[in-house]
Amino acid sequence: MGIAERKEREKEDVRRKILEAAHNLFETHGYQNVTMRAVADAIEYSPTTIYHHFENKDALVEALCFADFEKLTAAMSDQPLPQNPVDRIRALGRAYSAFGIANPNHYRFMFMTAGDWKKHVNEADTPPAQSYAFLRHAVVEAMDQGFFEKDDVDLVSQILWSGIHGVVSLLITFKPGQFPHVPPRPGLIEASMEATLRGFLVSRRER
Amino acid sequence: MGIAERKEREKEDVRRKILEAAHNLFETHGYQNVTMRAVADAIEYSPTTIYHHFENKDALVEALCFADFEKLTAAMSDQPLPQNPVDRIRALGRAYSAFGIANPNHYRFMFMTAGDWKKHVNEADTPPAQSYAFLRHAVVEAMDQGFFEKDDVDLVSQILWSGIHGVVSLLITFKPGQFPHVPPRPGLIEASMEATLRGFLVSRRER
DNA sequence: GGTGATACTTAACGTTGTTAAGTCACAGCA
DNA sequence: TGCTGTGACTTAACAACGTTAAGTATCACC
Repeated sequence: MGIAERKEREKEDVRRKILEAAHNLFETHGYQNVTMRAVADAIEYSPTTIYHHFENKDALVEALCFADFEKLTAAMSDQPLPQNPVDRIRALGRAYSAFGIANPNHYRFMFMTAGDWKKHVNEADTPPAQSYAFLRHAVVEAMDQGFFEKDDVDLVSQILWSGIHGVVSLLITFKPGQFPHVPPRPGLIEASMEATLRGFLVSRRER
Repeated sequence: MGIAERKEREKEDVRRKILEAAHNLFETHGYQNVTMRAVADAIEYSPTTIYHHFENKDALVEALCFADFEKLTAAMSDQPLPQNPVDRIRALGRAYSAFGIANPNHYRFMFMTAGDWKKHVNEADTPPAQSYAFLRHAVVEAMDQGFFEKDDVDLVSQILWSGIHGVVSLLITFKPGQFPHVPPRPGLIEASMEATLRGFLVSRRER
């Protein structure tokens, strides 16, 4: 039964080609400015072919983003993260923001665009829920080990997430010369993270 | 010369009608889902008429957002704001987030969409620069009066802004049931603001 | 050599933002 | 009063978009 497998492989190959071409095009031109025809041209297939592999444009971008997000969660869990939960939150934040800055158009679709596909985002095994779980786990430990004051775990996690998301999304939206009044200050990401963390740390007597 | 003025007034009237219809349509259906033809239908003119008043769709939405943003800055400066700079930052944050939650589609266009029109955003008299100036001024006072540690004023202002923006944009993007793992916690906006403020307050010995 | 499935293409549909060309009312001048 | 020009508005079209119905070609299998 090697034939069916070869066909399967060939089909998967086209699918991969589509994702690859779409990845490059979306990343350089942005989701809105890339047409299905352009993706089709890039892989030298007809536009209709894409619809045999993906339901529609949104489904294509969703697959693309989920694939890229899996890269992030993989990079997060592969490398040995700091044992200290607060340092781990820092490391997670840095990985998260680096991903956003490096893939602004994918980040925009994942976290800055309302979409029906987000309905499934809170199911435990989706990439976004997974990376949230990383953060949440670190927060739990930070509280258990006395670094953070005991509080609503999800509230604190959401505040930390929204803090870093705020910086990343502003940097993506406003190019350096377009910030109101003053360009983004160097070190904004780190400083924002530190400020938010300071607000939660229980050991405020030092310094 | 009353005739020319009447004509001027009539033209301004149509312009206002367009803005009004567009405001309602954009707000309920979102920027992407409202067509120029729909706006034209709503005011019972041909689509082409809109192009005699606005260069294109983006220019229309921009005018719309600037108008709404002026409402925000007006509401900010009209009401007597707290003298205490930290309380004033709280009040500004509340007004800002209330605006975003009440006008998600305009907020999205202003702060979550990259656009060439943002080139002019850092000129001093544009609405976004004005409202940033409000915040910045409060930060300056908070430092002068010893509430905040002395630091880079714009860095601190940008952190405060991005903090509240992070929460607002997440709430706009993810509907309550679509948050990863857990819906947004009640009081998230207030708690986020307080956490960030705590990170800057110099009087950390209390509590 | 015929048959059926499967991957892909051609050609079109309806919508979109936008614009060139034309119409029509009416103020201003003779 | 009748002509004329200006400017607001419309008609009709353009190219490009996402998407799909119908058709073609390839090839494993009987």
